[in-house]
Amino acid sequence: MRMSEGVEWALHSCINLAWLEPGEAMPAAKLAGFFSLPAAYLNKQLQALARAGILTSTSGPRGGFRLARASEDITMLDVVTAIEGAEQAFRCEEILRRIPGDHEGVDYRKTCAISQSMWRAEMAWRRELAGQTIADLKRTVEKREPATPGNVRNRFANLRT
Amino acid sequence: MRMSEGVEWALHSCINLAWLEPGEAMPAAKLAGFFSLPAAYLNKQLQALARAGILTSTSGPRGGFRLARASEDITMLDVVTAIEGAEQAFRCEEILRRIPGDHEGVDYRKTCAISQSMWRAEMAWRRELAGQTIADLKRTVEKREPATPGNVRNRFANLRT
DNA sequence: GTTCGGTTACTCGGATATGTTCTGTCCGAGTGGTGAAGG
DNA sequence: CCTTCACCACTCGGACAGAACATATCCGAGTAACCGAAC
Repeated sequence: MRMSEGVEWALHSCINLAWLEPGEAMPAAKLAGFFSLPAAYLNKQLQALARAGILTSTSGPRGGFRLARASEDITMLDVVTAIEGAEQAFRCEEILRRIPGDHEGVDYRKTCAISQSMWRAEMAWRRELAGQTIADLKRTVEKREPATPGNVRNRFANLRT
Repeated sequence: MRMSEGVEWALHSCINLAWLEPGEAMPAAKLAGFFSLPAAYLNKQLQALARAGILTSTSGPRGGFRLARASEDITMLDVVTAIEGAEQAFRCEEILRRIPGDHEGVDYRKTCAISQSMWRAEMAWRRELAGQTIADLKRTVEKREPATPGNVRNRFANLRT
C-alpha cells in the first residue's frame, strides 16, 4: 500500500499557489521547476486537481493553474482524493460470498465485520485529513518561517523556463 | 493507493484459525479451499504472517498453520503490517530539499508541515486498527451468527484436498 | 492615435512508452506418519 | 506381539512468470498576447 508521490507534489504546489497574488496563474512548468520535478508529470497531477474542481486552468500565454477557491475551503482530503481516487484503500472483495449457501440480498462490504472495522479506520484517517486545509498548512509554515511567502514569490520570478 | 487483497484473505483466515481446536493446525490448501482462493498465493500471505510471528507453521503430514498466540493478542494492525509492510502509505520524498539553500541537519520527513499532517492521519488509522483484535472480530461474528464456529469446523472437515 | 488581423509563442490536455509492484504459479527440501519385515 | 527402518505422501518455503498500476515522456489543439499595417 503506497500513496502516489503525486500527492506530495500536489500539496506543495497548492500551498505555493496559495502564496501568489489572488488570481495569478502559474504554469505547470514553473511549478515543477520550483522543486526540480518532471514538468510533464506534474502537469498530469495538476490536471487531476483541475478535474476535481480544486484548480482552474488557463491556456495560452500568461496562463497556467490557480486555486479554484479560497485555500480555507480546500482540505488535504480533497487533494488526496483528487490524485488517488475516491475509492477506499481496503476494498472488500466479499470472499464470504464464495462459501456455498444463500447470500441473496447480502452486501458483505457493509455487513462483514472485517470490512466494517477497516471502514472505521479509514474514516478516522479521512477525518484527520479533512480537518486540515491548505490555509492551515500555509499558516503553520508562515508562523515558523515568516519569510517563506516572499521567498517563494521571488523564486518563481527568477525561475528560468 | 490500494491495499493488497491478501489482507482480506489473511484476516478471514486468522479468524477461521481462531475457531479451530487450540493447537490444531490447518494447511494452507484447506484455508484456501474454504474461500476458493488460489492456494499457493494464500500460502505466500500466510508465510508473511508466520515471519511476523502471528502464525506458526508445521511441515509434513498433519502440519499447517496455527495462531502463534491468543487471538486477544493479535490486532488487525499486526496482520495489516505483516502483509503490507511497516512503511507508511505516504512517504515524504523531501522535495523541499530540492530548493537551493541550506538543508544541513534538517529532516523534512519530521519537520515538513505536510508530512506531519499525513503522519497524524496515518496514526489515527493505525490506532483504530490496533484497537481491534482477532478475538473482537470473532466475538462480533459469534454474536450475530452463533452457528458460525460449528459451521466453519464442519466445512473444514468436509473439504476435499 | 486607434483599430484590426495575422502571426507567434505559450499552455494545457490527452495519447503513448517504461519501470515497479502486486498477483499468481510452480517445483524442491524437509518432515512425520505408515506399513512391512524381522526378531 | 513389539521394534525397527525404509518408504511415501504431505506441507511449507522460496524461486519463477504474468498482469495491473504508477511513473515518465511526447506531441498536438487551442488560446491569448503581440506586432505591424491600414485607416
